[in-house]
Amino acid sequence: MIIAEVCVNVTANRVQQNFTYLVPERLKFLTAGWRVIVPFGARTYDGFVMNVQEVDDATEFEFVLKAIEDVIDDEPWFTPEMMSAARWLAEFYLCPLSITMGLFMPGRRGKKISVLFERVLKLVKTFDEKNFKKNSAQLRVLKLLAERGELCLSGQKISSQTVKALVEAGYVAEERRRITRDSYAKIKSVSKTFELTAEQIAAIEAVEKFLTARRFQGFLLHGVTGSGKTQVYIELTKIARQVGRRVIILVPEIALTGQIVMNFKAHFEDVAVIHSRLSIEERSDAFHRIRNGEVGIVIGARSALFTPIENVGLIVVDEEQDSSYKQDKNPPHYHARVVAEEFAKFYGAAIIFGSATPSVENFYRAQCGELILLKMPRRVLNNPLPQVECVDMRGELRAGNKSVLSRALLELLKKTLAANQQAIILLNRRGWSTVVMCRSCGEVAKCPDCGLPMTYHADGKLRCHRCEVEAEPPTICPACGSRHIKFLGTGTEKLEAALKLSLPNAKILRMDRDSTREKFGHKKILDAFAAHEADILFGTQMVAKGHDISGVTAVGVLNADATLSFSNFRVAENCFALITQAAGRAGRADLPGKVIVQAYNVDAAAIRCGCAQDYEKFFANELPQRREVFFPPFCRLVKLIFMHKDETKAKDFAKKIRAEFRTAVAKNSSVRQEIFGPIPAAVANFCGVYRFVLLIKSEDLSSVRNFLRANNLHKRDDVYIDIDPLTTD
DNA sequence: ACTAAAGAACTC
DNA sequence: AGTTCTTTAGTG
Repeated sequence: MIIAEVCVNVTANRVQQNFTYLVPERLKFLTAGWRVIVPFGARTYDGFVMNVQEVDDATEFEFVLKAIEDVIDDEPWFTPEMMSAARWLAEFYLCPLSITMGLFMPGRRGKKISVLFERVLKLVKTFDEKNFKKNSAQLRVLKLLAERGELCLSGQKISSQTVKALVEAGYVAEERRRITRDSYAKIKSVSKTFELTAEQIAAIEAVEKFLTARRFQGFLLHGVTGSGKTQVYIELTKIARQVGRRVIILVPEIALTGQIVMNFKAHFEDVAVIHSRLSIEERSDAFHRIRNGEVGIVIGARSALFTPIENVGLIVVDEEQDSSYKQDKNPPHYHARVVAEEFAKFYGAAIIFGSATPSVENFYRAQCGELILLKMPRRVLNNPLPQVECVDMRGELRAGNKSVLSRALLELLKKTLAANQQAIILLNRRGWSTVVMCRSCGEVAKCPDCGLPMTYHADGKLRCHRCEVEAEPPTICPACGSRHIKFLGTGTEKLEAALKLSLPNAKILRMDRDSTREKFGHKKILDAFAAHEADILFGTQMVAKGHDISGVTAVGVLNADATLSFSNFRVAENCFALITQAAGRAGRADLPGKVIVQAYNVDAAAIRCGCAQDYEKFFANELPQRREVFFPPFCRLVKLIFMHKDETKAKDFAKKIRAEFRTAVAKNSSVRQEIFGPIPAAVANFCGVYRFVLLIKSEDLSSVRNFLRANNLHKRDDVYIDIDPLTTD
């Protein structure tokens, strides 16, 4: 008899093993990779066949085998590569295989997704016009066919009788052809070809060797803003395609796919776009094209890693420092940077991490020789880097300027508008006021669910930016009854009002999460700005990312040091990166750029180095500090959050695990391993559930993983495991 | 002594 | 996850 190992698609941490099913006679064609329907307990689920084998009829099992009920698709869904990748992910991130297998499907549930067809007519026999004098409709179709070779029926106003008659008379053949839904199909290509710089050529040659040798190697492409990194990706993609291999291009955010797709479509036809905001149907069609080998280049956000692509020769991780590569919301909490590298090893592919402001982790690895460092310190066409000035906002206050705009920035904006050039202003907080506070007792309006201070919006509502909870702003303080409620801090909406007041004639465009809600909202705003329909584009960090608009000569960064007050070991790195990325939007074409950075703490290293746009100086300053406090890149982090309605239960269990770790792991280890906590999580109480954090720092991730597994922490629903977390609370 | 609620075990 | 069996807490 034939039996199958099936990974049942129940998303529960406790179910971490596969189940054995009988393969009925009518499904004996089943192989590993098929999606099936199986009975499981009292219900039926979708499941994934991981293995099929023939066993002796007399083989006995400890349980009564049930039979697989049906198949979902008409071919195996998972390739062997997808299955081994899913196995690796489940092992690395300690989560059920069903969840990592789910990454490789267009939707969470395994189900058949509708397929669209079109009816296409082809001319198969020559015709004589004289024979169709009475049948003008038929003649019209034949003439169209003679002209175009083939004809798609939809929208052509051709009756089915006409078609039927022509087919029966043997003039025309009809076929069904699958249509691909692709909202990026209409994107126009833009080709900006410059002569390659010496540095670009050097970078391309360095990677090319490994592409042709089909050997794994990691590269860090450290190129300043405007140094032409995309062109390097394109040239290397050409080489990879020439040697018959496929390419994956990752960008950190969905909104950045459009820009890079435009660039690539100028050189390549066989591009597919994958990200989570595509409809399931569209993603399914992209999967189909990739599976069929119609696609040589997959571009997209982190989920673009999880397609049926084969024979990959090059993976690009653009803006590799970006924290959006980390999946934070639902498990597996993977980091696309880590996963991409593992996949590259598997394929014997080259992987390029590209950035103007590399992650400290990867720059350190480049210093150690683990990654090959490729430097592009100059902009294309010898364009100069923008000139950056830092303004101390304490000085502005002393001089009596209470506006959010410093005098220097206002001056720069006026000059820019007078010269009919464009400006970008970055303020990384959306909404109107960032804090609503009682002036009598200091009470701050906080989210009832998670405790984060709520933001006041121009529509008169308080909103929590973490969980989207809405509330009415208080008129009297709920704590002390005072009427002195103040709206403090500046968000993009208040900035909008300030700009309208100071520059009444300027045409301005706001870009933040609120103004980009609709599909392609991003693109609409950027397109309008690129067409110079507005003078000033202002908003949250999305204004600083990835676009290339030649009319921009001025950039302002407001509250540049706002994030530095957070207690996160990465704040300096993120602050430096944001300033540098924002500054890099200025002066990308032939006009020179000017940048004003506004801050209170102007002496912070991240601000000084950011204004100097000096990455290596920043890195040289940051690295010893990381070594001192034993943080990445000197260790790996694992964050555990213990959740329970009972505060002491959560805390006590965490303490027990801490003690266990210290006796079982830290003491017997030859490398440095430490555990801290329990401390209340950043969201200390979410909807009535208390949350405590244990933080593990280790030079040996696999021993930590073994420890977690030995204690069955991965099978619990009240423990959240995060390998390589972004934050430590 | 009885019932409701929380926990644990199980699913091929 | 959803279901069922087992243990514990709560009640008068």
